[in-house]
Amino acid sequence: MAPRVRFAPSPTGFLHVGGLRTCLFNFLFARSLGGKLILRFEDTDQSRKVEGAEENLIRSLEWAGITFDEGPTQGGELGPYVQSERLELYRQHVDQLVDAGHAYPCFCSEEELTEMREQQLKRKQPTRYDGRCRRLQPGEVTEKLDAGMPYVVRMKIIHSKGDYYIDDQVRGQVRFAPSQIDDQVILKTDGFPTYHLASVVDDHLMQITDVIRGEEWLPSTPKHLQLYEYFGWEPPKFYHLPLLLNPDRSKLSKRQGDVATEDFRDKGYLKEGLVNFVALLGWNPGDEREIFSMDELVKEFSMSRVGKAGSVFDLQKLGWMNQQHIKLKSLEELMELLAPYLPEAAKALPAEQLAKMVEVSRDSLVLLSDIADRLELFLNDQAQVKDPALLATIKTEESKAVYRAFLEEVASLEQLNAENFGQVMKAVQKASGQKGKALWVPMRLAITLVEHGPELPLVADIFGKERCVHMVQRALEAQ
RNA sequence: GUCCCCAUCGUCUAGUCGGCCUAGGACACCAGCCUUUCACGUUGGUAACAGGGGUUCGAAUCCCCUUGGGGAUGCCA
Repeated sequence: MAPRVRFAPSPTGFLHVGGLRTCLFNFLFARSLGGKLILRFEDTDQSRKVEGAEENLIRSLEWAGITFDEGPTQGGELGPYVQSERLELYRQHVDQLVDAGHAYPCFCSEEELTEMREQQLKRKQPTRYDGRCRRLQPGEVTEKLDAGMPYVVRMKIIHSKGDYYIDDQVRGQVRFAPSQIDDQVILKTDGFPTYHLASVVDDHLMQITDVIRGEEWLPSTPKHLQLYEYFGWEPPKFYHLPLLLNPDRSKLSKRQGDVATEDFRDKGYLKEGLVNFVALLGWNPGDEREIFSMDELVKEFSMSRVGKAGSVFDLQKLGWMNQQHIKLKSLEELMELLAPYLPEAAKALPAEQLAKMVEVSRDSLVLLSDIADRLELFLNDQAQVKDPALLATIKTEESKAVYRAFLEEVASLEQLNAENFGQVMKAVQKASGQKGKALWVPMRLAITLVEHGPELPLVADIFGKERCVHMVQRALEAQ
């Protein structure tokens, strides 16, 4: 049977790159096996709802190249795909559990629960609900209910049947003692379900076969399994993915840098770079290849090659990977991608001229946004060399000899281009007596005003004779 | 506090039935080469099986303990 998997974020803001990775694994799993990927919004927490978050999530996912078969925008047979639109469904299932004696109303106040937790901590006991409302007499319950007392519904954890086992597809068998598992709240005072109930009900109703999610869910999986059992449903397979980590190895979070997919996009990362990078966090193809397109990932991906240890999100390597993907782009594609990052002065240039500048600069781009810096030397001929050391280099007698020789040599030339620049430099070497660094560095500084840049002949070609002469003249006159 | 997960170079990782591992690749770093220049490219180098016990002819690989890190412990997801 073709698998059905889902990505179920809560719309509380942006798409976290950890979420992107989880979603990507679901996507690759589904696509590689000819299955379906479903998008579902888990908006059961009213207080955390953020305006526009759903649209934002969808936009980021779309940007990354992840497509869904069913979801809020594409619809599907088993919708609605937004949990706040499924309240009645959850209510029914909670009632069913209560009627069967698998769940019970709990009237404990927040203060009561806090007090209980503190006591348990003090006694070095596990902090979990002690089940006081579980022991309420039926009469007491109806009395409180009739009095309109606010309540939640908790599921029962079974303590008499031994340990709970889960068969995690990436970690193997994991065991939990019932004494450690809480009688989890499944329906809140406001009538909304909690994640635990809603995700189990939806996963079943939406016929999810494989649940691929972050490792933070591992400890609550026994509760989910118990719910499946209470309902008499067959549970899906569970895969708990290792976490993405900050450089200090804590769970990847804001505070220590960007974590929003859109931030990476805005900063000039290619979707191909980001996707390739997160795909390799916790998964590898088994050989030494590292650069993959989305199609290649689909072809190569396998859950059996997913690891168990968390991975640090290393910006340095992400940058390198992004650079590799930039290199893979054709000049036409790159020009289009670069458009948002172009300075005004560049946009004003003839397209052909601009394309030439990009062509000679592109290999050093780590981020698309680096283009502004790389183009600087072409756009700003009024700039001044500020670094004292570089300025000193320009002013030496040796450099001036180079400049004089260059001007003399070029004077008789019709034009200066990439082809004849080498000959000119050879002649300049002879006339000035300078060679190697002593020859090229002063020339580079004079013409581009900076010490790093594309090959000088290529720059000179783009500038043309007139501008080169002008710049060298300026350097010669520098005080 | 309690429970669970994890543990190979600084980082991402290969190592999937223990021998082919004097532990391989990549990023980063360093050096050489290339280009009469920086960069690009290229070649090479530094660098790891957390520690201790077992099991075995043989362990990075299996078991136990210790240590370290992380996660969960919410009427958040």
